[in-house]
Amino acid sequence: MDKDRYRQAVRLFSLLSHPVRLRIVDELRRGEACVCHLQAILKRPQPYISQQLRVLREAGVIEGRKRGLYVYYRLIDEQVERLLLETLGPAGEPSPLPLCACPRCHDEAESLPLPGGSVAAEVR
Amino acid sequence: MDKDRYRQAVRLFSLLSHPVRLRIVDELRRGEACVCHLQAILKRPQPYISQQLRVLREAGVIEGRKRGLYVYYRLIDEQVERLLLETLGPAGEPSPLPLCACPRCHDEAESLPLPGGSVAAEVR
DNA sequence: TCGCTATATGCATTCTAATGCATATAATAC
DNA sequence: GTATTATATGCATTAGAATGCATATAGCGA
Repeated sequence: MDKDRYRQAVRLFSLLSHPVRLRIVDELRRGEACVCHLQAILKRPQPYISQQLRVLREAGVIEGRKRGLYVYYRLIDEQVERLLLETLGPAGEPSPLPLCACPRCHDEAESLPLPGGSVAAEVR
Repeated sequence: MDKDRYRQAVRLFSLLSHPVRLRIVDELRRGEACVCHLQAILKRPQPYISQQLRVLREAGVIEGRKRGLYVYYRLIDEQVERLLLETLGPAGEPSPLPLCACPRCHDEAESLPLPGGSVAAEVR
């Protein structure tokens, strides 16, 4: 059906037509980020951030990876990435904020490659 | 200000996150079309179509050209064109509908190039 | 075990956009 | 002038998304 292409496009545009969600995906295309990080950047209450993350997660645009108490989200939709490139231009540098308390942001030791492969569950 | 880039993007995505508006711009990227044509394709009341056209017109995405009783709209925003290409793929053929009564659709004589350059006012 | 922290969920309320419809405007033909 | 047709506008109503907030869940450490 041709109608599905329209439906799909409308769904995508709707997701991105929201200021907070747009800023979230723009941040995530720069690299993984935990919820507290996004919270610090966007200066919104945590439940509010989590709700928008849920919308994006259920739409299959982002994915969360649990690591202890923290959940790290990342962008997994390549079409969204292209749409952001078209409208916002190339992705900027990831924003390291002192306001964020998570290990990744605080001590750079526990940084990216995650050495001792302990459990990392998907968020669903 | 960096915030303006976000605002601008949100505005664009909002315009396209509406099923009727999306179909209108998709139709218009295939070529000029009069209101009655869009009305025939989308099977919606004329005032409703005109309202959505106004939204798109005031956002600077489309432009209307008056020709007698009829108004022919066309897409003038290239970024929107690129976003449609990304999400919907290449533009299809213009849809000639027998349901539409305007001269352009009925008798092909009065077709595209518009010979005897009579007055054509912009719609604002 | 309990307490603390990060994140998630549920739900009520508030806004804004979508929709429907009556009517206005503009151009043509008579 | 009047009548007719295409399009536009204004406005009331409705629907759905956005927001706020109380509370639930999950993991860690003592």
